[in-house]
Amino acid sequence: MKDERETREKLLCSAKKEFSEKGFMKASLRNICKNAGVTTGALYFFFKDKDDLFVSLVREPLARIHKIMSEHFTQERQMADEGAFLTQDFSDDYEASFEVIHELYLYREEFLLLITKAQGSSLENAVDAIVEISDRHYHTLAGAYADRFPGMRMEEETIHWIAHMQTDIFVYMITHIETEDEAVRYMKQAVRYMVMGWYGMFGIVPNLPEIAGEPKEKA
Amino acid sequence: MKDERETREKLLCSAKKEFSEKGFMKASLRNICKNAGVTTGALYFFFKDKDDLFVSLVREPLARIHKIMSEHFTQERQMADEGAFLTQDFSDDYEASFEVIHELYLYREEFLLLITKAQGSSLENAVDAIVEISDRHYHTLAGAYADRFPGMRMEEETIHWIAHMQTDIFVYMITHIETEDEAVRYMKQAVRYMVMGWYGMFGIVPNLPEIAGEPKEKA
Amino acid sequence: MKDERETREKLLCSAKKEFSEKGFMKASLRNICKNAGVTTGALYFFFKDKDDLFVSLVREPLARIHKIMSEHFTQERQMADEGAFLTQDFSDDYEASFEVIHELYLYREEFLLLITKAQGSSLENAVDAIVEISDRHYHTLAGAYADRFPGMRMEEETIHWIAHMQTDIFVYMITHIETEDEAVRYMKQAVRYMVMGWYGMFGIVPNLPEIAGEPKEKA
Amino acid sequence: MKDERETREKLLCSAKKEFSEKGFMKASLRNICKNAGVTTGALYFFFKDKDDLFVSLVREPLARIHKIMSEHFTQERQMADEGAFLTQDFSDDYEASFEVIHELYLYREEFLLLITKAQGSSLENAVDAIVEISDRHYHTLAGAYADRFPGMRMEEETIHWIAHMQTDIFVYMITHIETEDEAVRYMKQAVRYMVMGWYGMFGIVPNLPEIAGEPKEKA
DNA sequence: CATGAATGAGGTTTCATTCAT
DNA sequence: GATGAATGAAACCTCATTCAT
Repeated sequence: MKDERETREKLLCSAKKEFSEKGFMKASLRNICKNAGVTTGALYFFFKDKDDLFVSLVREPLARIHKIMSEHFTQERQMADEGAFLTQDFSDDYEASFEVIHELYLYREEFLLLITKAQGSSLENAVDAIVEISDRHYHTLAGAYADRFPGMRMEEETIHWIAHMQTDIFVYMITHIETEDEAVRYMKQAVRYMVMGWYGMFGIVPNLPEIAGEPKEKA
Repeated sequence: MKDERETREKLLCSAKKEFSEKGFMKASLRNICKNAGVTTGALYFFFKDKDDLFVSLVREPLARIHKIMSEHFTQERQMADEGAFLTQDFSDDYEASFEVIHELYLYREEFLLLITKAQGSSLENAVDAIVEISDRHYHTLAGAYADRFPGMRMEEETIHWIAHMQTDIFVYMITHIETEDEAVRYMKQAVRYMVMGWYGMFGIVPNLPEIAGEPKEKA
Repeated sequence: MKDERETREKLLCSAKKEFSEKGFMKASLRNICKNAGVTTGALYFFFKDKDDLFVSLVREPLARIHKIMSEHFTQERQMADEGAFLTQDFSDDYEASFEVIHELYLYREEFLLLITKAQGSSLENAVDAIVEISDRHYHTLAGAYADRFPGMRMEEETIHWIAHMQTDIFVYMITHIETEDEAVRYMKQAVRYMVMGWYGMFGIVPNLPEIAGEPKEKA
Repeated sequence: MKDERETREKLLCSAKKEFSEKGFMKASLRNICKNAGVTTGALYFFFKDKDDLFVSLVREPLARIHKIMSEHFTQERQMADEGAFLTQDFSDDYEASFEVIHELYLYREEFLLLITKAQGSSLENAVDAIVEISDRHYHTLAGAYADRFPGMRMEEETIHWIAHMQTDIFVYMITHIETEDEAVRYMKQAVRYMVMGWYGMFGIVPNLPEIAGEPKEKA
């Protein structure tokens, strides 16, 4: 039937609006149903509870980010295992960034929901979870670096901080920059900033090339 | 009387606990009163409403941060007006940072409340407000720099980003680092990181000295 | 379903009792629900709030009075426009009175609520509103009379007073007289009294006929 | 001490304002105390409870009305006992009316409180009590008339109605007419109206004289 | 005289959720 | 699939009043 899909869709749409305006906790299911032109019972046919409704809005986009991160990290670790450490132009990092950005702006509303309106839901710590994933990755990666370049041993806290800052940069981006184009420009600067800061912490002054890397065209 | 002070204090203490555990919105005034061994009416003798109770917990510490920032910013602008731009060792910045850190760790519980548990209260945007203050300050300051060093003209968005990142560094610190001592060490690194990143954005490589500046002893 | 209607009805019944006993303000919704054998939530399914519950009890009867008044007044003004002023036997006035009385006694409990128990509700001035409607009508009507009989020009305050007294007569009736039959007898006297008083104010002594007019039989 | 009196007076003043604005029930003692610049405890030194505070505002003026009525009624009954029934010009009635009016306008604010804002207090039926007093008086008086003029026997309900209407006339006056002067003019009309109506009920057409009677000058 | 802290019951309302139909 | 009545707990808050000081 067409109606099934329509009802569910209407509920999701109405929910997105309500959650965006009031946040998870203050959002009223009654309101959501009313604005969707549907009764409360209908909502509970499609969704287990308030949390499930919220999660349904952001689950898929969030999963895609996790997937991109996972792939990028796996690749980075493989390269480290193979002894290939720093590419000259950070092109891989740029590329992964642009991919993430593209995804984030494709579902910007949903990510804004997740980042700024999730308090009270089961996903209220989704951003922290991402930080933790980064954290673990950089921990592993830093181990590989340290084996090879003993001078670059990093403290746990520093790794954690890096993971945090990196995530914050994306959070800042999505909450403050409206369009993907501007976001890409911003990210180029931010990466430059971070890399410089990064090397600065080891007293190294890199030969930072002209900023390279353009986002790939997406379908 | 002793009882007066005690009741109010007990309420504040109980409230701090409840807000910390559940956040502003989910916190229950009934619970707070019960745990304080007091009736609901008593609470409303001392506090106007739930929001007032929450605000009473963080008002004073927050005001002190605002004061320190205000003084530091005023001084910075005066120096810029007098033509003194960069001190060789960033000692002023360090000093101000340490002062802020000291305050933050003196009332760490309260600031954690303010930063992570205020959603739904009138102070839910207190951190944003601080960003905005920084933003306006750096905007003014950047104008002074640009007049003197035309190459250092910054875009509005960059200024906003700097203000944000700087604030985020403190937020990260207070939420992740337990003691003032560790925080000071962290801040030294972070300032180094930021300064490097900062200059990197203009293609300048400063002669960063050994990290200097120790926090002044507080009474 | 049967239950739907029953619950709403039980609530209205219980509410009528509670409002009658305690008045709008002192009435307790908790009590109303308890006596209706229903939870508080159920009340709020059927009624927006306390005021809506009260208004729901008297809205319909009140509207019917307004309708009867409106029709009677319209007719009176039409007759005045056509030059027909005083019918010999006041039969129209009697008839309208009896119609109003019938309605008032059909829903006597509700009108008692409205007149004596509405303080604090949105209908606390319902009687004043009726006075005002009468007031405007007699103002218009008096203008027509004055055009025709210059000696009968009335002051604004007199008109206002007439409107008030007329309303008070009905208020007195419904609050003091138990049955419609007695009310009809009372009204015949009252109308006679008022008409006499009325003419007395202009120094006219009418040939008041034997009291005529009997209430029409209602279906 | 001066302060004693002042505090009590300030409380009464503040209470009058609050009761006038919100009515007895909605009035808040807290508010009254706050506006009087006094604490709750102080109020309870001077007044037993909320009701006592309200009653204290209107007790004295109300007592004076009761006294005037009582004296007038006593005199009327004495005259009836002595066989003197109708004075030619109703001058006694006029005189008593003007006396009452004078009193009512001397404490108009208090009477407005009593008439329109007393719901919920022990004086919420003060007007009804006055009606009842009138009622009993006219009942007695009517008995005397009926003994003498058998045609003028009145029904209980008619007497009750007369008592009511007479009271309503004063209620209307005080709630709608601003000054004593206007009230006196109004009362002359109203008495004429009532007397005419009154005789009309018995089929008598009196020789109503030119309206006589002027209020006595009060100190 | 007056303070002001504290009581404790009660108020209306909102909410996510369930379930018989 | 969807309705909508009903639950029941809990929410914040206000109030008149009391009493030790």
